[in-house]
Amino acid sequence: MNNSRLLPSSGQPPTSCARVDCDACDVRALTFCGDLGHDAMSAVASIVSRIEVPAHALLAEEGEQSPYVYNVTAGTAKLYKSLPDGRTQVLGFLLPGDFLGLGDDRLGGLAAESLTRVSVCRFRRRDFENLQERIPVLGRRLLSLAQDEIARSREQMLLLGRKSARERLASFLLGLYDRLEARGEANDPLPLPMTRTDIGDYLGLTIETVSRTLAAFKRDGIISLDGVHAVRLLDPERMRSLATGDEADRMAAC
Amino acid sequence: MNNSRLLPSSGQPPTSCARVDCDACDVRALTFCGDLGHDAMSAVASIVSRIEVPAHALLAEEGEQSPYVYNVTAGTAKLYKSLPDGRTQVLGFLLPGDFLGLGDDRLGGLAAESLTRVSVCRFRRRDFENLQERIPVLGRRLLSLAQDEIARSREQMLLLGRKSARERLASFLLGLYDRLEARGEANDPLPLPMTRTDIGDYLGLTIETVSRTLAAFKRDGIISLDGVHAVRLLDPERMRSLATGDEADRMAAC
DNA sequence: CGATGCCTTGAGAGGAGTCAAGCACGGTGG
DNA sequence: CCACCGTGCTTGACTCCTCTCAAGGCATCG
Repeated sequence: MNNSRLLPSSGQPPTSCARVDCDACDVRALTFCGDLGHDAMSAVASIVSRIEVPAHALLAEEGEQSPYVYNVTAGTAKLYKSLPDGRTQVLGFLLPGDFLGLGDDRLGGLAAESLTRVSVCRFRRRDFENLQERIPVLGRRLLSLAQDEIARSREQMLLLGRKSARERLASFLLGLYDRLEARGEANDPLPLPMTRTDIGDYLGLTIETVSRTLAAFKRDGIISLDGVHAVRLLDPERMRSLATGDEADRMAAC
Repeated sequence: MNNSRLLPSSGQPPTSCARVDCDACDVRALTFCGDLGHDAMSAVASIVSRIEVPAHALLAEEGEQSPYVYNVTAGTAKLYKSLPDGRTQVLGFLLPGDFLGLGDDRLGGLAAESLTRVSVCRFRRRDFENLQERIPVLGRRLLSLAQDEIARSREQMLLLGRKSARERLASFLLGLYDRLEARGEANDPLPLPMTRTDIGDYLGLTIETVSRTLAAFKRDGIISLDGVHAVRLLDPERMRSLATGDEADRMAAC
């Protein structure tokens, strides 16, 4: 991580995204306002700026409250939180369409770092909040997004509290697979832009356990590795039952 | 758990909470509309009914979408989620003021069970959603509550992914202590209405580890037990550093 | 080609899980 | 009033999954 700071003012002058230009923005930028209608969209477009972020840049730091809110339009980033002694927990990976910084004026803000080159739409927090008041439907959309996030967090708590290493890895791979599928992005050779360390920190495991477990999946013929940063799920359904512990590891032990 | 079903229609006829009566409801019922103003409050009051729930009753079941939304006004309940083989993760304990069921028309709904006698304000989900549209400030309040929940979930993910058993227990006790403090409820002999199993399922530990760790805390003079369902934190600050791993267990090992 | 960073693999240790008694409390019924 | 359960909590002995420590492989990059 070169940790080139990105915030609050990037080296690159933000490319303004003019109102009429809105459709020129990557369409995914607007999934969160999707069918909100033309007025809402142009209002959103009027306060947004587009920014390109290099890989391994800090988008937000722990304990800091950023004056901006971001919506990722391309690339991948990680959200994380650490203990004083350095142990860290990755809270999630941001994919195109995801927001960053929405409610993070909360207890102990978190850090975010780009894993790849990332494109974001940036809003000044104040502007964005004003907009919510003027466009009620936008507020409702955000509430719905927040509830999705809560549902995902709960799933992850179940994983972290109760699943074995195999189940965690299987859940992780499938979750990524499904999220990319839902966004219409390529997932057949499943891209893994994050490092083994990131995966371990996301799943509450060590890097060695991640590596060993992936090796075991490969031995068992459940996945094949395309280099280090791409996996092929050879049997998604099998993987799905591994993830929930249904057909426990008995079969895998063979 | 006698699992007396509570939903969708309780045995007890819901006590209607008339508009003018709103102040008669337990004040905490209204913390979520707090300073929303008189109009909003009476609108809320007009669609609410008050219900008393016995201990160990199911308020919601996994995989079911309840037509109601609840706000707890007295007592404690647990929210949880299970794997097919029975392993369960407690996602949180609901205290007075907390909502139940807000976004739970989401992926794999969760179960909720009262731990003590509980009083709730019940809303029909549809009514509640209509209200949000009519009273924008209510929607904003809910968004803010959802963001609090997300922040708490993240803290819990860090706990589940990265903390030791001692740190988990310390975090749990302190978290409860602080939440009760914030609500102005008694927390000196800290009440623990949940069983050891519930605590274990919340912290991703077994019942034996919970028991042993509490015993160790007692030996170390960090807590004293008032029976099984009440604890006294003898040194909250010491506990606080235990919870984050600051002054690691080195001291405790002495 | 050495240096660096990331990943893999092995050997051994340890923290929490599992299995199994035993204890304490509260309820029930003779 | 007390013997008898049932349930939940504690404690001990042992196991095992994952972590820790350490070495080695394999790219990329100056």
